[in-house]
Amino acid sequence: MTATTAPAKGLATREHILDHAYERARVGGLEGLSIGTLATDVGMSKSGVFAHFGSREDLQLAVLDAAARRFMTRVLVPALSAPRGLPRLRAIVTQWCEWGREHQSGCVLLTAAGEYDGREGALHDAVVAQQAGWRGELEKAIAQAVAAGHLRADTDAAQLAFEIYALMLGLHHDAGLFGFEQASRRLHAAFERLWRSWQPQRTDPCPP
Amino acid sequence: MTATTAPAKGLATREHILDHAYERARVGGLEGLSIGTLATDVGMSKSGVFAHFGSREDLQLAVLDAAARRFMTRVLVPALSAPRGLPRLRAIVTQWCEWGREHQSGCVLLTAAGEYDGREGALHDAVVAQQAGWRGELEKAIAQAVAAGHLRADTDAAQLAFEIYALMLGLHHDAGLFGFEQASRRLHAAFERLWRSWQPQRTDPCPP
DNA sequence: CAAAAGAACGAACGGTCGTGCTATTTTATC
DNA sequence: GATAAAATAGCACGACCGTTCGTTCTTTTG
Repeated sequence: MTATTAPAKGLATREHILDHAYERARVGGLEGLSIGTLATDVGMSKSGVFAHFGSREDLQLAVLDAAARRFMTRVLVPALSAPRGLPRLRAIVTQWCEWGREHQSGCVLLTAAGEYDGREGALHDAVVAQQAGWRGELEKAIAQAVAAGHLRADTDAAQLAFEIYALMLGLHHDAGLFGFEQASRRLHAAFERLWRSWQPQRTDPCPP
Repeated sequence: MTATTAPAKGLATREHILDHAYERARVGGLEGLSIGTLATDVGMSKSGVFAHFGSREDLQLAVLDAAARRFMTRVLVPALSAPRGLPRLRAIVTQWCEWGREHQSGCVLLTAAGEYDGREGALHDAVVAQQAGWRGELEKAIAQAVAAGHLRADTDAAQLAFEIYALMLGLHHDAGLFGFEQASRRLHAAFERLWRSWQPQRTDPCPP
């Protein structure tokens, strides 16, 4: 009870269940998650799995949270080792694209956004919070790039974040339907154009 | 049997069922469609509804097809009255945006793309065909704008179509999560920048 | 070692699912 | 109006759903 060292052996299986649930949710979405099939996956009984979460909705929330943590660990954290400003922003995009490559079969966060955007409830709120949080991180990185003089001083951070996010949605969409490689090429071409149109000043034309 | 005039009274109810199914699918997706709840909606028995389609998958295919027809009627057809080239392309975007406003609670085509992009089967194939078809229409309109000299001669139609589509995905995403008006403003700002960066020649800088 | 706590099982519940059957009613044709 | 055909209802089925409950096995604690 004093929680001396690490008695929680059951927490490990909970994590193990979440691993399988995450993989299932990538393909079928959070709405497609079923405790029965999940129990078969991990080799447990339905009630055994159920006991770890208390309800299906809590399971879905746990999977969503796990997905968000994985995303941050895989995309944001590595990018933080790049210097502030445009390099870090580009690193974020690069890592994000890698995330997309590893999640061609479906991304839980994006699927969830589509599943709960029109509804209301705990899932909806969690999705909105997660998306707003990530958008905030994007805008922060953009603001730093503006402050460092890597982007035009009049840059609308929210606007640029929207456009970046839209391109990543395009990547995911096209990758799922027409193949990742083609989509990836289009994405990079679009970003090249995007960075150019937000760069601080035209250096090439008409030197006075 | 010779199909003289129009004996099919049952076709009308089939269309009536599809209307309700379409509305349901907007919120819950094609995967969330259930024959039981649909039957309650239209005030019929489950088996009565079922008989019109023969299987749930055929119902889903019918709804997908109905959605595609509505989209074309609502977006492409009105835009065809605009003159070829950039005006028509911009009309497409405008109508598409209106479509987005009317489908904030969810668009069947986009939801279906997310639901079946990783799987395989008749639904997947139908979604891919629908998406590829629409992308083709976009590229055709772009090619006409290039031919008319409204866009740069070296324009990659597929690339521009990708970027347009990505922005519309951004609109749908943000509209569902953060509200349509804000998303719409961001979309228009993005398009303004987009058209400018693809316009045929720089008219303003450094006249020789 | 004994006792308390935690983890997992197995069976069962009420529901809903899609899908077949067989009647019954409605519609169209002669 | 009689008759054939189409449309719909009613019922039942097996399967799966999330959830609850009581029991058993394992682990930790005193």
